[in-house]
Formats: sequence, C-alpha cells, structure tokens
Amino acid sequence: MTVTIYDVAREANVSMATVSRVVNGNQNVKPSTRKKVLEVIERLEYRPNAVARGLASKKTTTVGVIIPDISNSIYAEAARGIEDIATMYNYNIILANSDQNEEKEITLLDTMLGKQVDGIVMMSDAVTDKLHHLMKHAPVPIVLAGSVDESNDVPSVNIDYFQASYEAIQLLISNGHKRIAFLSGPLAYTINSKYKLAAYKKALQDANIEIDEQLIISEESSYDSGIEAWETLSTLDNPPTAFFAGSDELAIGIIHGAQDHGKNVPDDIEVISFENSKLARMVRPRLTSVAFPLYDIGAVAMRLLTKIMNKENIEEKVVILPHRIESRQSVKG
Amino acid sequence: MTVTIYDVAREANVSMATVSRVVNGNQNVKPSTRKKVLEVIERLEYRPNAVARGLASKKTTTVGVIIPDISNSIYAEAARGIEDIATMYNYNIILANSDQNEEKEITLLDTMLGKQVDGIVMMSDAVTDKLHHLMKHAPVPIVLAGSVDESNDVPSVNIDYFQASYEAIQLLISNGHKRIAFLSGPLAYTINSKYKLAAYKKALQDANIEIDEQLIISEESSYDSGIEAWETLSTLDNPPTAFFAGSDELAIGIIHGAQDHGKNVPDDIEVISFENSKLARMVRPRLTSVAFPLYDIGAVAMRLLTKIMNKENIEEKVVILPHRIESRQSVKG
DNA sequence: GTGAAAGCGCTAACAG
DNA sequence: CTGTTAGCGCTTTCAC
Repeated sequence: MTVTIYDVAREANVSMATVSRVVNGNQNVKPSTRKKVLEVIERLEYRPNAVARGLASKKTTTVGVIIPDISNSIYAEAARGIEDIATMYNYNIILANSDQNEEKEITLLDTMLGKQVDGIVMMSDAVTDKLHHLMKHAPVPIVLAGSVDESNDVPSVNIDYFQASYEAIQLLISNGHKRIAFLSGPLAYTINSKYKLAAYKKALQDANIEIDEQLIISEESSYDSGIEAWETLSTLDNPPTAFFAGSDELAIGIIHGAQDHGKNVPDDIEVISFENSKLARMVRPRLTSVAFPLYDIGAVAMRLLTKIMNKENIEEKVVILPHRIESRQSVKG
Repeated sequence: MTVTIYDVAREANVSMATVSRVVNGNQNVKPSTRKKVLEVIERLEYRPNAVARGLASKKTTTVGVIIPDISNSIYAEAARGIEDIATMYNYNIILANSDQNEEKEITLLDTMLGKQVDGIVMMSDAVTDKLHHLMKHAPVPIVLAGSVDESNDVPSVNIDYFQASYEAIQLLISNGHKRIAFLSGPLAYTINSKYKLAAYKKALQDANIEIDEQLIISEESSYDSGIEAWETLSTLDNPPTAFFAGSDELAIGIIHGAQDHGKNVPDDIEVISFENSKLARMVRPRLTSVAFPLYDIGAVAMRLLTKIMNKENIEEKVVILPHRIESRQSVKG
C-alpha cells in the first residue's frame, strides 16, 4: 500500500541500505546508482517514514514548545521566533498551551518527552521547584524563553527585567512625578514580583520617594484590568500622576480609563508600558514602552537549543538580550 | 539506559503484552497483575515511547496544523481553538507557519505527512489547484479552517463571508451613505475577492449606488495600510463617508488616519470592520464589526477532523458557522 | 561502493 | 487472562 524503502530498493535493484544512504545524502554512493535510486523514489512517490526513522535513529527532528497561551500576542510573537529558527534548522515544532498551570506544564513535558522530542523550549511565568527539577533531569535539553529560573542553572534567554523596569520608573521620576502607580500581572509570576516590582521600589527609594502600597496593583494583565485600575486609583485622595504598566494592554486600559473621564495623556497623566507590541503604535497617544523583544527571545532560545542538541560548546547558558525604551507620546520629552 | 516495556515486563514477571495492555488500559488484565505492573512502571519511571508505538500502531496521535502566521492574532486565535480541541481528544499538534506561500504549504504538507500525522488542519487564504489536489489525495484527512475551497469537496469550516459582508455594507447604506469605500487585504485571497468584494458590489448595486473603482483598495491587511488608505481616499474629489474594512487593523488605521486629521468617527465618517478581535474594544470609538469567530472555527475544524479520523459519519463536510454584527461606536445607531 | 542483518520499542494477532 | 511471535519502516554496524 504505502511505499517503503524496501519497495524502492527492489525496484532499483539495490539494497535498502543504499536507498537509505541516498535518502540521507550519504556520499558513499556511486553517482549512477544514486541517480537510479532517485528516479525510482520519484516514480514511486516514496516518502520516508519519519516515525520509523525516529525509532531507528533516536532522533525525531521535532522539538516541543510549551507556552502559556498562543492566543496572547506576547507568546505568539515568541512562538514565531521559535518556529522560524526551528524551520531554519530543519526541526518541526509540537506546540502546546499550558495556561500557566503547573499541572498542565508537567503533563505536557511528560507527553512531549514520550513523543521523543529532541529538545524543548518552554515559557513559564513561574518556574516552580518541581518544574525546575523535571527540567534538570529531562533526557533532552530544555531551554527557557522569556522566563526566569532563579537558580540560573537551566539554559534561558531573557532581558534584564530589573534594569529595564528601573529605567522606566526613572524616566517617570525624571519627569517630576512623585506619585507613580505600579501595575502588573500576578505577583506570583517571578518577573512581576522579583524584577518589575522590585525595580519600582528601588527606583522610588533611590529618589527618596515614599512607597505607597495603594499605588501598587497586581491583577490580570488585561485591558479591562487597566481600566479598572484607573478607576480605583483615580479616586484616591492623592491619585497618581504617572503609571508604570506591565503590559501594553494594561497601559491602554489606563489611558482609555483616563481619557473616557476627560483626562489628557500625557498632559494630565503619563504612562509607560512594558512590552512594545504592535499595539503600542495603534493607540492615541502612542505608547512609550520598554521594548520586550519576544520574537528575538524565542529565536535565540531556539538557536541555543539547537546548539545544545548538537552538543556544541555554549559560551553562556543564561543569555540576556539588550533592551531599550521606545519613546513615543504617552510620556513627555 | 532508558527503560523499555521489556524492562518492566521482566521486573513484573509478566510478558510485554501484558504491560502493553495495562499501559493501554485494556480491560483484559487481572486487577492484581495490573497493580503489580503499575507499581513497577512507577518504580522504574517507565515512559512509553510514542515513536515506537506510532510505528507499530500506525497512529501518532498528533495532527499537523498549517497556518499563515502565528504572530497574527487572527490565526493565533484559531490555533488556540484547534489546540484546545486537539488536547481534549488527546492529540498533540505540530504547528507550522506557511506565510501564505504555496511552496511552503506544499513542503509543510509533505513533511507532516512524512511525520505520519493522523490528520491536518490547514488555513490557507488561497487554495490553489495544486493544493487542492494534494489535499484530495493525502493519505490522511485534511480539513480547512477559515479557508475556502471553491470546489467544496474538501472538509472545511467557515462562516458565510458573502452574506456577512453584504449585511455590513447594507448597514452603512441604511445609514444613508452613498460613498462607501471598500478596503481589504490582497484580492488574490479568495475570501477577499469572491466574497467580501463581491458582496460589496452586490449590495451597492442592489441599492442603486454606482460602483466607483477608486473607492476599492486592496493592500496588505495592516494598520499602516489603513492609514495610507485614508490618506489617499480623503484627498479624492468626492471622498467616501463610510468604510468597510476587511480587518480590525485596517479599520483602526482608517480611524486614526481620520482622527489625526481632525475628523470625528462616527460623526464625519463611519467605519465597520470584519474581524471583531479584542482590538475592537481597545480603540476609541470602539469598532462596530462583523464577528469572525476564529476560535470557534478552529475548534470546530479540529472537532470535524477527529470525527473523520475516527471514521464517524459526518453529516456535512462543509460547515458554515453563524455570524453576527457586533454593534459598537464606529457606526451610528 | 554496496549488501546483510540486527535491532529501535511497541502493538497486534493468535494461541492457549 | 496471559504469553509468543511477528512485524511496523528505517538506521546502522559490520563484512565484503
């Protein structure tokens, strides 16, 4: 029924070993027999069975990708970076959503390992001990993308979240603000608590600005949360005049909340976000934002993974990409 | 090194067949031996090798997903729908981007078939004859999601693009507009030319409004194209007063183009889009839009695929999901 | 430069 | 209820 390597061997009057050689580009084949085999392959429409190949060679040329949610542009962007590089190196990708649920993450790791992927790229906002342990003991390499593992002993690629956030807050401070609100997704996520929030506090302290817990809001990282946050913050006795938002959606929510109440951005309030997705240009005023290079992070993570899978020497398992602040109109100057 | 079914068979003093049975949940195993086997599996940390299983059973429980670009929210949304249902039915997904390039699409189909996927969900804005032929002759079922194949003989799930577009144009007409612009992505894409544009022309004709080719713009479906389109259209002698935009980004581009030039939406111009992504709520004015239920399309397509893979009886291979118009503020009334 | 043969780890009859 | 035995389609020594 389906044509196998054996069929083409028979038709070409050679052994399966020879067919295998030409299929795999092995040079030890006389040009004339290679040609003959190729013809038969074409004629029979032979397509190598990657599963059989995988079983025999113990390599599947597919890598697993576990991300929180592909419908979230942040992760979709990273996924594209991962896939592009994977394709470049001839790997395919098994993609799965974890919804940032540890149990799912563990199950997914398990089923991917069962499928004999050659490696895994993972994005997780909270690398728990259990996860960390699994990653350390997995039979194939795993690299984290845009996700921090505090022990720093698993390969990963990120930007310097603390420094980037610090700079963002500083920008607001340098514009004269004393009442700066901090808005982020769940503090259960390492990046939010250990980096963004920590940087916020540090920057304020360094500028001798008192930290007001009322100005710190941790919610879902969505547009609606941004609107809500504005509602609650704007009714404070001493409301904030500037906002640091952990994502573009959050920032847009704040801006719209303010605008819907007649405020002007950036004249009345200023806001800086942390993401710089294409959304940032699609609002008025356009968002000033810390650029979080998700595509690059995905691409570099995948590239790193290929190196590890090839057992190449890695200079540095923990890579930190450069960041920058994209100045637009939601912050003055 | 890695523990196999044979190892657990030996340790549990049973045959591999029995281990296979318990692993696969076959009921023909005495509870006591099942328990024994399960213990050994746990102790040895045995993990079934899906590749070997796939080779032996000719089923991989993975399906291929070919989409134009995962970093585009349209497709990402659909991908999420596909993946959710795939997970529900215990399938994994091999995801790849085609960039809407026929050659890549063909290559991807080939490598996925080589990897022995059990089925494929494909999104393609232009199902060429070649593609159609490949799909018809593939060894596993393929279903199209949000993509039309005009011959209608390959399984697919869509909405009624013509009718939906017609209604959108009608809404604009009923608001008194005579100069209505049509904006879409490439007319090389079936949906744009054969449905959206066709509906536009029909609706205008039915209302005895003359069709002005100057008002028809087909460009990339991006925010910037929307802005550009506004620039060129607004300088016409008799500029349009209403716009039908093929996507949310296009619509937002038009709106911002207009607003940046002091126009008010919807007082000066009205615009309706075709998509209704979450972006629609994240602009001012909020977008009135034809709802294109991408998640559902993906989910239903995947569900359909599972049915075909299971050789269940399918009522209708070509499914049309209902659509609706979400009224917000970019169109009056 | 080419072939023979032994698996890779598992499923699936077929016996018993 | 359980074991035996063939493969699944290909890669990979090891000979020749």
